[in-house]
Amino acid sequence: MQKKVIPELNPNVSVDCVIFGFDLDKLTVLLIDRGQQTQGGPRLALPGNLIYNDENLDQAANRILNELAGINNIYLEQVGAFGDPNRICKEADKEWLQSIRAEPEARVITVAYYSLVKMADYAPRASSFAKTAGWAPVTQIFELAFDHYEILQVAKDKLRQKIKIQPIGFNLLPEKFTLSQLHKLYESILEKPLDKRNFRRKVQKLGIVTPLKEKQQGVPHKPSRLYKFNEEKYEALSKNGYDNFDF
Amino acid sequence: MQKKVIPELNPNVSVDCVIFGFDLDKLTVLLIDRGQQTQGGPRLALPGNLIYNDENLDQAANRILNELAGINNIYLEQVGAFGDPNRICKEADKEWLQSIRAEPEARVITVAYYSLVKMADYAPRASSFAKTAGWAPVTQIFELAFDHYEILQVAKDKLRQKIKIQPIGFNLLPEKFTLSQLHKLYESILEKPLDKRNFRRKVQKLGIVTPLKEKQQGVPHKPSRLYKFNEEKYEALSKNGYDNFDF
DNA sequence: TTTGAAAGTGTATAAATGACACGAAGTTAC
DNA sequence: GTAACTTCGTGTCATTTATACACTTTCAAA
Repeated sequence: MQKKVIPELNPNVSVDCVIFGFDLDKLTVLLIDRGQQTQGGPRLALPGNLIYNDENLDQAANRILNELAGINNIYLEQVGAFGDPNRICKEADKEWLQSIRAEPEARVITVAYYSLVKMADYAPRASSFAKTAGWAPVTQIFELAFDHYEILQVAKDKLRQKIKIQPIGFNLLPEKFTLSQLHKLYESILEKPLDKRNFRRKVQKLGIVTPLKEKQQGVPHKPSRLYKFNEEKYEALSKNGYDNFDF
Repeated sequence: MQKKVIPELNPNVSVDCVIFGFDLDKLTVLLIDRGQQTQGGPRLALPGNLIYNDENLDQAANRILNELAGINNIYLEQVGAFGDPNRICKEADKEWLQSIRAEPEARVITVAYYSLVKMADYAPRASSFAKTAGWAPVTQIFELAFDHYEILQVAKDKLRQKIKIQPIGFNLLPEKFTLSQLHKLYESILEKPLDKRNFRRKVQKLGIVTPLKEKQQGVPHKPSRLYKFNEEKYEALSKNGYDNFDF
């Protein structure tokens, strides 16, 4: 006695995505603008929506990113599940749900994901209920819809943990980059200054970057050497992690 | 126009708990036995069940642990959300759900938690739909209900990550313990041998253990000195982590 | 009293970390 | 064209940390 399963939205489970980018100077995150609510309240939100009953969570995240920001098929890592019964408490959020959901009062648990992408590859386009989508520097975000601000903080923590175990940057930087840019990337994720010389030494010893013969052009100061990632070394370290610190 | 919210089970979201213990020799995990199904298939499962709509996820986990194993109010960390549409695929699992759920066919996303407890403090008692509850060595578990085996593996990974950043043992060992027991605990979590002398040196330099004047009794060999945890140092390291490796 | 079994201890080598300052190479403004 | 500005790029030393490794001690049991 099987029920026939018709693909349908699950009213109780959503997915939200924290997509990090890097503008060569600071860490940014992709947000959608849901427009002004009559109640006021935050306009900006993480891209996210309810899942369908026939898709798994990763698939849902990728579908939603596509629908809301035109981003396709990227690798996502889970941040965690957020299920406070009061996570939908702001009036502006309730008003907004009235306009987009069939069951706006339903209890919703959300599963958050994060990812790192090259900003240049994903000029986000508005669509669906996102009036616009765009990149905002993480340091300039102070409130978001629902519990999205909290989710962002947890995602930043996860990223900060990850950076200690795996190399980061391949998915955030253009193909050719300078060590200063990589340095700034690490500083903006870790939110603290790192010694320039020690940073360079470490990166080079790890062997994840290869110097090119080219140099930066059009900068009003000494041009920097360009590097690319050494994919084999980078991959190896991504898989195995920095295996330091085995207790 | 508020709907009145009557506390009710959410048919789409469950919580499962991976409770680790340590029998002074190997890592164990708390499982419930749901009894023989007519279809055969695994009898053992992680303690877990659907959540209520008026409780958050952590509360749900604690409630369920209490109901299924008589464990109260412990600190839990999230493993992640598991939402494959086919995670309920074994015939034995479907049969079991028929017997305990109002909507046995519903799509269920589960949020997994893990925790570390002193086995002696929680002689698990059977109750609710758990015929019995008990501790099983993690190395002797080869299949479980639903996707619980996969959840267990991910929980083990999380624990292995955690141990590199924070001290572990306070919640797993009795008040007085030997360094060999702590050593074995680390080896069973990391699943590899650690050099005895280096381990002892490191633990003692961290300052998380304090030697007692007492020694082990009734062992058929040289008795070991007993230690207790230095709570301040342990707490400090739990909060701040081993701040090594700031890139 | 011998045997077995785990406890407990030290050193030397190699590697990683962290702190620190200045000349070089370009552009821009005058 | 020269001075001023900005970022690039580099090395050393002291300290700490990691790793590899073997033998004596202490107790209970046979």
